[in-house]
Amino acid sequence: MLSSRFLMGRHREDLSEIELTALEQAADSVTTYGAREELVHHGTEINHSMLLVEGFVCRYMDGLEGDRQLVALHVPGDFVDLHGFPLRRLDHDIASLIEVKVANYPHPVLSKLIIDHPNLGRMLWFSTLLDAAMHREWIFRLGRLGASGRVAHFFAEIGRRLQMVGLSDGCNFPLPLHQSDLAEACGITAVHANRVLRELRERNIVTFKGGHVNVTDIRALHSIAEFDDGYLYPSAH
Amino acid sequence: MLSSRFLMGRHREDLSEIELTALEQAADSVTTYGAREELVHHGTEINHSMLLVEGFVCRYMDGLEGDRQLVALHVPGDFVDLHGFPLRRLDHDIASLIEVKVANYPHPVLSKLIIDHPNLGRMLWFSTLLDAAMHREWIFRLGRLGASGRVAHFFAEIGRRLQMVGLSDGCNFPLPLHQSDLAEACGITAVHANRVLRELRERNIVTFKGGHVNVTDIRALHSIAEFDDGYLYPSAH
DNA sequence: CGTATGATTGAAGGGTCTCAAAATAGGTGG
DNA sequence: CCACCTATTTTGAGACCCTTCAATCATACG
Repeated sequence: MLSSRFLMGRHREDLSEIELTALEQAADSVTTYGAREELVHHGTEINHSMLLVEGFVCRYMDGLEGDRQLVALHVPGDFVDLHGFPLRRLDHDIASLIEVKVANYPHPVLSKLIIDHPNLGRMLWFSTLLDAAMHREWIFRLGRLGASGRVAHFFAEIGRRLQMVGLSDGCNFPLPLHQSDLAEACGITAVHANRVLRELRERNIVTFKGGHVNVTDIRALHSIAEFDDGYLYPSAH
Repeated sequence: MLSSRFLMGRHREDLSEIELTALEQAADSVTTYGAREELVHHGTEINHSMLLVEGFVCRYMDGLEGDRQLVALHVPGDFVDLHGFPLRRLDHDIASLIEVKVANYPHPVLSKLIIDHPNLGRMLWFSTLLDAAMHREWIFRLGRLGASGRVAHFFAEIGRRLQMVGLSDGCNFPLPLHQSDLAEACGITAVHANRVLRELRERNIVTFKGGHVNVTDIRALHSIAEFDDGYLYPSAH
């Protein structure tokens, strides 16, 4: 099922069988993209939105001197550009990190879906606000944490999110990024990201190698990241 | 009219007279808060959302050591916690900066409003995504710009937003913040914010004194801020 | 086996922070 | 209207974190 991970661990249970079926059937096609492909270019009008079924996708903005800032990272079950439905065009770019599979939801179909199923409409809205909540936490991370806190927080968040969709235990998970990507997510240089990773490794907190994260001391990780998963709005609390 | 500034300059023209009237009548009361009052505490379940009619409001998150990070600043015409409608509880705090007037929209009324007026519903959704777009730009600002760029960008954004709701020409506007608040918005210390303000003043770019911003060289301001207003989704482009 | 890409390390410089003090502004009571 | 008190702004000096630039090492791939 294409949408089986949508809102998994995030109040998916608030959706009825009828609504889940309607959502599943609203996808008109599935597309596969290769690694490091641009899925959406900023400014372009879009007429469909994509649900990530498999793989990892990131959103980013470019500065004047070729410097790049990641503003979001998406895991399976996330809509990557549902905000493009009300916004019509995006203010940033979207690209795949590895080979990905996405389900396409035409905007006219979404319009009808929302009118026919108001509660589903509100949950779609809710899912875009989860992105906003993560944006806020990223603002906090960049504004208040040092380099190691930022990296630790990033790992903690992705681990928890993968756990919510059943793809990790929260400590062991794939993360197909280069160190330079991690740096672009954390607002630091690639060189310093490397030094931070060494520090975290030597303190036996977390290792990141070959696109795979292994958390060995999650208490310490959460502590230096000042991490609390409340902003992810998990179902249980 | 309470909602006369809602989406002003941001495709408000996509709303019909009927929809505008319905929105205006959905407010069940108006509340006045004093300066520096907490309007919403994170974690609390909320059952209404507030449209800012007059004054300035900020949203923020607190770190472990009493350090605070602003994640949003609101001007008249903004819903300050419409995201609380789908989210039910907030992940951050909201407080007034000066005396403010807000219009209250009970969530049950919003539910009905959206079912009766799907297009209005989509514009309400749209307005929460504008916040998300600003969040992303703040991430970029914190991740990629130095201290003076961050401060310049903050001034540029608020000026442009006040201009869109008819409260400024973009160069001259009230901004009731202390330098320490500005610092908390830009992820720097209050001491350094002071030095940055001196630098911007001495370069004849912008002055900030007594809660008032005066931009003297908007080209230079936008340049060092790498500012482009596209992410604010203005009506005209 | 050679080449390209990414990871790792070193050294030096710069931007921002911390700590501390002084100056200014705003508000209050005499 | 002045004197006082408090909050805020301003300035200085030193330390630290991170960046920059450069080189070396490891790894994957043709």
